[in-house]
Amino acid sequence: MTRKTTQDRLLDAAEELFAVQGIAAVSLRQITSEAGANLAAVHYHFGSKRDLVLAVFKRRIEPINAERLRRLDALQAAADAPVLEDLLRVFLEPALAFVAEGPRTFFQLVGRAHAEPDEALKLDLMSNFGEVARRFLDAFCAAVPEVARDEMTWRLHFLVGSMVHLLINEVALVVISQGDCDPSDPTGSALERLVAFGAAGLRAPVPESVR
Amino acid sequence: MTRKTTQDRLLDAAEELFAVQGIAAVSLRQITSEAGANLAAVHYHFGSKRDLVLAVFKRRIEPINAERLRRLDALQAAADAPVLEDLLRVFLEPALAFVAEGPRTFFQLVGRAHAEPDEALKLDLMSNFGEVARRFLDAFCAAVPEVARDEMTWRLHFLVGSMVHLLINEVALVVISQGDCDPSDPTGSALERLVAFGAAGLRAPVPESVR
DNA sequence: GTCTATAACTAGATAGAC
DNA sequence: GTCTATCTAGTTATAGAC
Repeated sequence: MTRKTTQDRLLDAAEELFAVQGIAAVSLRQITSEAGANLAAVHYHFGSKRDLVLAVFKRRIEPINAERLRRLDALQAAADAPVLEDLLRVFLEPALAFVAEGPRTFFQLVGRAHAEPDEALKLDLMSNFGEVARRFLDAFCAAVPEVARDEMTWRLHFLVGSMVHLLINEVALVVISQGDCDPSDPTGSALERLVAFGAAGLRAPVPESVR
Repeated sequence: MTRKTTQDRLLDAAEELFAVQGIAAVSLRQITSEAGANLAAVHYHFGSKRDLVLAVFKRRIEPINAERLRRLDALQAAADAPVLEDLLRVFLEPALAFVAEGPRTFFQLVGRAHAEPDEALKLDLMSNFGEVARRFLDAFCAAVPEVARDEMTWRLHFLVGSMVHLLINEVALVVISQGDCDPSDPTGSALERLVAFGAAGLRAPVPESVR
């Protein structure tokens, strides 16, 4: 087994540290020290801290959106208009499942990235999400023909908000439940709970006031 | 008209800058310069940057939660079990309305705070949200008796996620809609859209798998 | 590719004059 | 309460040896 390259070790260390402490709070010294590399290695391999941040996101996000599309293809091959709940699982699971399997920390980081002030970073993050959003919007609209596409777009936005919040804010759930909910199993019950909540939300009758 | 105190000017400047650039990215020098105050004034009035941050949040959050409870009292005085949609408006509006009336930036900041790595700050932020959450959970459960309280707690969590996401991520909505949605009117149509989405989600049948 | 050394700068915090 | 001046410690980034 060959040892990981310096580049990979830097990406691993940065991902972990960014997730725990937030991007701005982590210094290159912490990253290189954690990765067992030299301070100058970041600039040699990535050019700057900002480019390292972009590389950290790119490495994970592309496979996940690819997985979403792959599963969506499979679902649509099996049935012309898949039911909404199945579509939601296909959309949410590649994200939530990763929390359990892979580096759990990365999804805290994705959540954090959504709140970053750096608009260019967010746009970059969503560079290949545009395709995913379009495909899923089409499928949601086919599954719920009573809801117009622009209304469905708002609802997808709300859904993404619920998902992101679930990924970062364990604390909030503990506080509002006063200890009754265990948020540490987001792959298990949380997925099904969010599917039920989201499906009902996407199917909701469109109110008069916004028609 | 008396001029605002240095304390207030510092709070105003910090709020604005934190909202636009993120908390970690703003220096005390920027804040004091914007407020027309001296660098040392922050330490004199607040003690440290962290204490200034806490003061910025405290000034706004307490009145909003108070308003939520005041309206909830009024609603419950008029009807024993108010309908879910009215409860949602009472919960969401004091937050969303502020975006239009008051300092619009503050709610970007609230959104950002939800993604902060500083757990102590988040707990402090939610110090008086516990009471609000309990009261609204009771009311939601009374309006939708089929859903158990712990399930309703998860759903309130999802709802808060949608609300927060709406407050910070205008960019995301523009990207996924490819320009079809105008996110710049969060008080108007967005409130009613989110009420419809959230009400349906809170009322969703509880799936077998989580019962 | 990896290292040391250091440049160039910025941060939060504080002492002490007024 | 407000100022200047400064301390200490941290940051990113780079030049140049190996």
